[in-house]
Amino acid sequence: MAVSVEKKRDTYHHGDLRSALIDAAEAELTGGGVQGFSLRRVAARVGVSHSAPSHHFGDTQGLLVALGVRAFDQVLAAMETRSRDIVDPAERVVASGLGYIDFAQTHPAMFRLIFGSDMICQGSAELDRAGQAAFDHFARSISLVEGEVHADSPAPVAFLETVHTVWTITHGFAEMKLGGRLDGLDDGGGERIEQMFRRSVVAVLRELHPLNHLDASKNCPDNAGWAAGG
Amino acid sequence: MAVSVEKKRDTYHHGDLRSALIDAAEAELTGGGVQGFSLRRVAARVGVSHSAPSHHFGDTQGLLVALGVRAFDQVLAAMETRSRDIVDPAERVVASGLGYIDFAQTHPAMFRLIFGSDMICQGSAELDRAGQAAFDHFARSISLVEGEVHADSPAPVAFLETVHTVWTITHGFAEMKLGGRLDGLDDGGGERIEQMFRRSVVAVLRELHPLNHLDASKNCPDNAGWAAGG
DNA sequence: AGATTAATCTGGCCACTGTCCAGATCGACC
DNA sequence: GGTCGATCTGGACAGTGGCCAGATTAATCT
Repeated sequence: MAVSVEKKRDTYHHGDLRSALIDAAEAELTGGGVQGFSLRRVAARVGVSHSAPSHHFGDTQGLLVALGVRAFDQVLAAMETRSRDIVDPAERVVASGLGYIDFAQTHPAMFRLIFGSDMICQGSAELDRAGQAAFDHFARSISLVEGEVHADSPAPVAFLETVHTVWTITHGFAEMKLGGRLDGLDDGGGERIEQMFRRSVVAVLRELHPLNHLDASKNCPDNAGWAAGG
Repeated sequence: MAVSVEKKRDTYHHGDLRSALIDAAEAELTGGGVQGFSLRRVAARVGVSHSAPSHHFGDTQGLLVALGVRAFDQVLAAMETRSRDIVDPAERVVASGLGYIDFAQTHPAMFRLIFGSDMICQGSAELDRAGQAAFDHFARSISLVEGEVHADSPAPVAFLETVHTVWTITHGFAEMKLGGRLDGLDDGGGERIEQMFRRSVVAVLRELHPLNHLDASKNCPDNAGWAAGG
C-alpha cells in the first residue's frame, strides 16, 4: 500500500478536521485525478477513521462540493493575480482569461472537478456563489472596456451576452489546451495559443464596440494577423 | 436492483459480444453518467458473465475507449447532418458547430466521456483517428470560406490556427451550455445562444479574411448586433 | 473424418470502495 | 459535577474491477 497514515495524533478529537480533510482531498485529487478519488484514502491521509468525513460532509459528493468551492476561489485568484497590474482595459480582459487558462493547465484535476465531471451535479448555494464570483470578475473587466459600470441598475442584455461569450471562449481554450488538442500549434512556450486567444477575445470585444480604439495587433509581435501564415 | 439480465441465450458463445457490449455500454453511460458507470452492469445487461468483457477490451478503460471512438463518430455525423445542405460557406461552418453543440446537449454522457473525463487519458490510435476526422470536417468547411483547398500541399499555419480557434470556440459553447452556465441568457429555444455563437465564429472568420464578403448580420434577425441591447 | 489448437465465456477469488450504524470519547453548557 | 450533543471509531454490508483456473466451443490442421 503506497498511502500510509500521515499523522498520529494523541487527542481523540482532531480539532480542525473539516479543513484538514479539504486540504487532503485537494492533494488526493491532484495526485490521482477525479476518477481515482477515494474518500477512505483522504481519511487515511489525515490519520482519521474512514467514516469520520461523513460527520462533516455527509457524503463524498459533499466533500467534493466543498473542494469545488475552493477550486472556484482559486480560479478567481488566478485571474485577479494575472490581471491586477494591467491598465489597458481590453488587455486586462485577456489577462484574466489567460489566468483562467493557466489555472486549468496547472491544476487540471481541480479544473475538471468543477467543470468536466458529473460528481458535482446539483449546485449548492456556496458553489453557485463561488462560480458567480468568477463570472463577476469577467463582468467587471469587460465593463471597463465598455467604459461604464452597471453597479446599481441591472446590466443590459447585450453586455451580459458579451461577458458570457468571453467566458465561453476562455473556457474553450482552457479545455482544449488541457486536453492536449492544441499541442500541434504550440511552439513550446504557448505564445502562439496566447495570440490566438487574444485575437479571439479582441474580435468579440470589437464586435461590441466597433467604433472604439481597440486594436487587435497592439500587443501582437506578429503584426500581420491570422491570415499571414507562419 | 433495477438492472436485470436482458437476454438469456442458449449458446455458450454470444456470437457478437464485442459490439453488443459497446451498445450496452452506451446505454449504461447514457443512463448513469460517467461517474456511475459499472462494467459489471454492462455485462449483466448483455446477459453475460461479469468478466467476459475483459477478453474483448482487456480493461474498463479499453471498453470506454472503444465507446469514445463511437462518440467521436457521432459528433462528426451530427456536424455533417447539420451542415450538409448549407451552401453559404461561413454559415456552413456555423452549422457544423451547431451540430457539435447540439450533440453535447443531447448526448451529455458521451460528450463528457471523450472530453471532460480522465478515464480516456492516453490516446489510442483509433481514438486519435476518430478525433482527427472531426477536426478535418471543420478544416474542410473553413477551407471553403477561404476559397482554396489544401489537398496535396500541407495547410498553412495560419489556416490551422483558424480551424483550431473555431473548434475551440465551438467546444466552449458546447461545454458552457451543457453545464447550464448559459441558461440565464436562453429565451427558451436557445436562439440567443445560437446568435452569440454565430457572431463569434463570423468574427473569427472575418479576422481571417478582412476584405471578403462575410457579413455577421446576414443570418441574424436582430440586425443591430451585440451592442444593441435586448 | 478426427484431433489439436485457439478463441470465448464462466465463476470464484481478492483487495478496495462508499455508506450505514451502534458505541466510545470528549468538549460545552447548565 | 452532571448532562447533552458533537466528534470520532470500528465493524458490517453490498458493490466494484481485475485476476486466474477451468469449462465450452469454434476454427484449423492432419
